[in-house]
Amino acid sequence: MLKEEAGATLPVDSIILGDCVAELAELPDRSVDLVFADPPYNLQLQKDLLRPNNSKVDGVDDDWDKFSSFENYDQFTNDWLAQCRRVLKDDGSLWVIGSYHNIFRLGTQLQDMGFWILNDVIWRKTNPMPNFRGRRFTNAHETLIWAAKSQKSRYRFNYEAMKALNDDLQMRSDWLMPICSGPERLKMETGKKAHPTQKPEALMGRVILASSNEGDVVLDPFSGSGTTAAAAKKLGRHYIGIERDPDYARIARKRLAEIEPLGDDAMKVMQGKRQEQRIPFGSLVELGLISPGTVLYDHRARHEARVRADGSIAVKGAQGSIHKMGAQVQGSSACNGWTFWHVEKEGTLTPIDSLRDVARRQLEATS
Amino acid sequence: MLKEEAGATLPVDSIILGDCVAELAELPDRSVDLVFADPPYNLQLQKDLLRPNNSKVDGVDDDWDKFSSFENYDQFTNDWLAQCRRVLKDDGSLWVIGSYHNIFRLGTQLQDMGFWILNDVIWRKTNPMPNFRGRRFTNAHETLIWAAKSQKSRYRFNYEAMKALNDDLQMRSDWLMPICSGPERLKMETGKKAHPTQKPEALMGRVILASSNEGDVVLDPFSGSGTTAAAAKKLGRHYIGIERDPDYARIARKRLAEIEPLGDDAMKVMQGKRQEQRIPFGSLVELGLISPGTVLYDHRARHEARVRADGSIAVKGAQGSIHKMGAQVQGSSACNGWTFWHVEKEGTLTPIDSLRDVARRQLEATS
DNA sequence: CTCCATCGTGAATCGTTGG
DNA sequence: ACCAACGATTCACGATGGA
Repeated sequence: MLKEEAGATLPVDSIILGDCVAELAELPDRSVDLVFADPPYNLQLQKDLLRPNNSKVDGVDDDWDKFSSFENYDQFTNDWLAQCRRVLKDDGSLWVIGSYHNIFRLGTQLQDMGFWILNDVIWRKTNPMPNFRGRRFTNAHETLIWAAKSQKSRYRFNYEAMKALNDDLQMRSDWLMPICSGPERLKMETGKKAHPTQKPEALMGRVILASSNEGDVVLDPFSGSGTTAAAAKKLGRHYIGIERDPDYARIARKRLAEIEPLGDDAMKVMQGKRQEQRIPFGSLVELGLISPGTVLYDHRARHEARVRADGSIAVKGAQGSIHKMGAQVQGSSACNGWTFWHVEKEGTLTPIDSLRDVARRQLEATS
Repeated sequence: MLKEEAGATLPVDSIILGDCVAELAELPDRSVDLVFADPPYNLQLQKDLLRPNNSKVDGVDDDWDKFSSFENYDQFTNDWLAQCRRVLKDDGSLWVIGSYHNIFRLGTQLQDMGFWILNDVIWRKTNPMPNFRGRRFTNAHETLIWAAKSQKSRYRFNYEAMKALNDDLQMRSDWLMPICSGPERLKMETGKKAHPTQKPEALMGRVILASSNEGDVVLDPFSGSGTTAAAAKKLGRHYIGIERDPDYARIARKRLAEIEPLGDDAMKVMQGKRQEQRIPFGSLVELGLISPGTVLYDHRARHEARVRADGSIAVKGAQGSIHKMGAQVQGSSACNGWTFWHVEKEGTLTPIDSLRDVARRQLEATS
């Protein structure tokens, strides 16, 4: 489909096969309402990573993610961002997604090019890959940056729609969503994943619903498996995807052919997860509800444990969680530490579970 | 207090009044274990960017003021980061915290200076300020970057302590914590808040607990109300704070004088196997905990091995270490023989790893 | 059919020590 | 410097298959 825009034609509702910088150059100035870009992350993986069971992690080792230096990556970023900026309408806005490997470089370049950052948004994964070697924190999120073309831009933000998606509370900058897996994950005939980094449609869906209107043109310069285009089509937006790899482009086109526009109601079935309310014992310590050094007792004060700064407890030289140590002193295999252990308050013993309610109220986040 | 470090003295456990770059220059090379920095967002920059801008809306070419402001901020960042890098021990690590206004510039500079990013960590606020005008998402988080001095650095990470804080699950990169308010928030005599951006002590507490050991030196070049120093003192670390504003420095010193370090037992955290004394398998045989000739099994008794007098084991004619043979029978390249091989005890299979604890205690008692 | 145990897998910058 | 050996380490889901 071709759409008339400021005298030039726009190849909307198509996946263009080609290098994004070259293909972007063919598009007219100020013709696109929204850009979503998921560029290569420049992961710089050093060697194979084994799981504890010695199986190999199928990491991203594709050629398209190889850059020889930060300088090289910055040049690449500058090239495609400059083109995106040119084709973006003055009141349009742009999203990029990345991890700590590349997101700081993307953000810096956006600012240097005159983009006006509106929010950084955190995609919190419900089911990230663990850190197998126990050397860092679980890398459980990715970062999106939402930016207007300039400070004076009258960008679109569908505040009420976002609020409605969040039980009538303002949508926050942290979004909780599962990674793309199960039936949504596109597979080859062999059963292998079709694309190494396919994003969940719910993520793009929220982005598109938040920052564009029906009939707008959404551009994705790194289209990949076509998730942005798919979400756009479902939500009644026009899409332009650019993809260098013929296989990915073919997969995306096939995917798009099977999609019916659904309207904004589609979001209701794509929704993110409701905030979970797990309260670890460590939070009670950090919140100051229990000080390190406090003595815990079982309900008849036959056993004693001492709370430590990391939320572990110590019993006669042994150490562990409230659950493990509760089980150990009883000689049983499992124990609910929340009901087993008590603190002394005004002469009586109270289960630490009662403090958890206090913690829950203090930690009530509205995402 | 002065601490001798590589021939120069380190003014530990004090808040230094002065400009951070100048004062950092006085500290010796490679003398600090951990840096935590909460740099200003640069109000100058904010002011410039908010100034009405009469350049054309579609300026791919940047407004000069804007560019020079970012440049100024980058120069400032470079100055203090370079000093921090110099005083940081080779195996130390550094944290910075910021928002989307400055965090991308901080991250880019860290990478350009050779720091090796370990994680970006999201502080999710339970009680953020709402977006009053409904033009953006509620800015509900801040970003921390944790970086080692170099890729080769053997940085500290108290994995087990972090796991303990999170109810025996790996600590993730998203941390949920309230902002600093209530009694923790320092007030002036007038009741006004003493510092505009006082961070919660729980946040610094987790940072310090995660990436330093007792007795380490923690440096905060933008000390402010002294939260980093307070958390460090409480957790038995030495602190050095640098603060330019005499009022803030005074408040921080007063605050620190009232803080008592936690007791020795309360300060202890979970120790992992990595910290424990190494016991070769041969010691178990020598100590008589396993007799030569004992049969070892994998956990489902699919493989058998026989222990030999020299601490090697034999499987079907082949022989070698518990690790080598474990790998061999599984057809994998590596194996932890301690958890792979089991002995039969009262009808059940127990990992030989449990015997290692016994050996460790026996060897400790006799040494 | 259900239920349960097992297995596979996801954008990952994922060792240390002694010879 | 390099190399070999030691040995530490995983969470949430979906798919699969046997009982």
